[in-house]
Amino acid sequence: MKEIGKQRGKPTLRTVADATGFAVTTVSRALSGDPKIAPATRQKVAEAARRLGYVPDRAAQRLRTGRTKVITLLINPDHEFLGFLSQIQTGIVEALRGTGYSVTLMPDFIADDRIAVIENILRNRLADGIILSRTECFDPRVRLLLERGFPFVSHGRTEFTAPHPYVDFDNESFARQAVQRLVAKGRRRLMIVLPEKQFTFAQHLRYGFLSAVREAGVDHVIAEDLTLETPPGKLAASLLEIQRGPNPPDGHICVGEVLGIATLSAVQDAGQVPGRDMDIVVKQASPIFELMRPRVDTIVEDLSETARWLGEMMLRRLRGEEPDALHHLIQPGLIASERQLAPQD
Amino acid sequence: MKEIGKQRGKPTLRTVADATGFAVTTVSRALSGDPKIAPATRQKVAEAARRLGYVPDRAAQRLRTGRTKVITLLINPDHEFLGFLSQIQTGIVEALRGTGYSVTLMPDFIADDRIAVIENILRNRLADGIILSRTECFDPRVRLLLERGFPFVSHGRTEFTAPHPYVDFDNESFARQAVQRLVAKGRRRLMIVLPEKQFTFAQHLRYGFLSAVREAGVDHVIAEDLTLETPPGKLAASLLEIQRGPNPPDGHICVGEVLGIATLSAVQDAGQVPGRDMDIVVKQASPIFELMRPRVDTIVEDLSETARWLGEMMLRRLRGEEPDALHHLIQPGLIASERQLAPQD
DNA sequence: AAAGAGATTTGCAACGTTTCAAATGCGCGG
DNA sequence: CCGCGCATTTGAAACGTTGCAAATCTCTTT
Repeated sequence: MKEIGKQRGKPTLRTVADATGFAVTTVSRALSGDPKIAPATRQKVAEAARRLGYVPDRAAQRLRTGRTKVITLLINPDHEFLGFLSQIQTGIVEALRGTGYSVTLMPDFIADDRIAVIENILRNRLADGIILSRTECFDPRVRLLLERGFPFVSHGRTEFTAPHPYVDFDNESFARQAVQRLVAKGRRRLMIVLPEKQFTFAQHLRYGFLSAVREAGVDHVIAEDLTLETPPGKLAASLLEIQRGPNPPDGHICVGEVLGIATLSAVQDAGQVPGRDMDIVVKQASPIFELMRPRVDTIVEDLSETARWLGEMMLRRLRGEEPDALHHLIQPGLIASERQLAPQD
Repeated sequence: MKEIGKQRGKPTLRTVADATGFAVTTVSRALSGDPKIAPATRQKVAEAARRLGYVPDRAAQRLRTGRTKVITLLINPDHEFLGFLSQIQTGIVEALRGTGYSVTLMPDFIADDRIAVIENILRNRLADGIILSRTECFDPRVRLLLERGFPFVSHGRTEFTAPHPYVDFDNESFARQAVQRLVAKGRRRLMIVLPEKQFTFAQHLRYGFLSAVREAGVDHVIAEDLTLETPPGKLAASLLEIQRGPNPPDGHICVGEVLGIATLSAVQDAGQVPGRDMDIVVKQASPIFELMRPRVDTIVEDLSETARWLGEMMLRRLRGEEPDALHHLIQPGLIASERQLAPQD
């Protein structure tokens, strides 16, 4: 009954080895499922490990193998959805459950040196993989990660020629559908506020919007001086001005919930009634729009599904799959948000 | 010019030692600011380390010292605020910036075995400290952590006699202020929906609400069969029923934004006009209520400040401060949300 | 019966750090 | 000039794991 362990004598490979009579190496390989180990041995070792409550020491494994069992999520507070982080993280954590991977957070604030954060992760080997969002067309973060050959998955596409794993929402299709819905309601002058143009999804939205309005032969407005990133208060004020001005749009496509609410308030402040004088389609990712009055048309972006894919892609990349196949496009509105929320009417 | 390093020959203590001519031990101590090392030496070592781009290896430090430099945040998807996780995390990450600590996420879903998650963190030494939220009066997680003497900070108080670090919002004061505002507007029958009663803040809210309505001598309703955790759709439906029923409340206190929106829609569906027929006070933590129409009265809970305190408390606890002093109560509404959002009227 | 082939198991070293105890150099009083 | 104490530096060991190469065992085969 010897105890040398420095704290609380917690079981180590050594402990299990002593208990079973095998060597430390054997125990290690038995537990890692090495086929060179006799089945009987593996059995015995597994039993002893369980009985003793042995759990491999993460720090030691990491030191030895260089693998951290950590995935870093770059987080950014500026998001067009209210529950963005919450849903994304919950989904990723779920996808990773049981794999031994854990998720760590790193800030990715635009004001900071975002490259430095990543350099730091690479240099210190702080993670085995990175998940990032708000992807730009020629995202410097993606460029760096591609150069270094470091595993990552982006939420959003880029325009680099080299393929890399990504999960994205089909914003082009979203914009088309939104236009079609408004046109079907008889709206003839549609407006959209786009994200800042360096973001890839701004291009997809613009393209989808423009081709759909042309196809439908309706008028359109793109507010070039407003973006999704404009502070909501200013957004609402500008929209109010537009709505009160000459020839205001009679259909709004809102690429996010905050913008949706801002638009709704601007329209109402301008004395118009949504659903009668004009219509709004909102990209929705949380249940709140189900509760809003007046009710507006929404198209769902399923962030939970997005996040599960992000986690899944990350795992597959870490397992060595080539990036070429690790793509997934989330389709708009396929998942009825009514699942989560019984509408009362 | 020897290179034994297994990957990319990244600099180690050994590298710096060879470069300066000192022993590894000396370099280690010089870098950690040990006073037994001659100032000149420290100088030289620091210079060389910087020049070579030396960064201590986390895994090795962790293996040797048992310290992980990691703080685990237990996350829970069920929250009464829309941007809860986002604000909390951003704040914590900010508070920890530059300290070398990183934040990892662990699920804390009610359906799961929440204790097992914590046991796992303790057993595997996965973190140096834990931050948890949605605290219950006799929270089993807190009980366990207290027993084991593991550093943690809770967002919310408990009713254990042993002191522990916490940051909390003054919900009692919030409830009182909300009542006072409604009473000042002439409302005489106030309703509140409380969180499930195992949560500590449910007690604070109840007490604040009850004592304030008694003081003011007005009527009150506590919906015993509804809670903050009720699915929003059902919440809205029940509220509609109440609002349409006999003797409906003419003042609502909404402890969260989703509930606020649900209440607003129920009231409107019942044909009443907020601000004229009745009034609503909402606990607000994101800018969205500034944009909502009709406008309702809000009292702000500053989650960013909360999070900065959580991070700060955690650091102080890890530095060895006693838990007795590590308390902070966030006061309602002190921070004008107008800072973030220019109102347009 | 010896040798060889295959199946298992094993000892040792190493990953990069910190800590302990011991060694070294230096100046100074005896 | 010797030895003592102080300031500074050092070597060795250890944290728990995995990979390599070698050792051992068990059967077959000749």
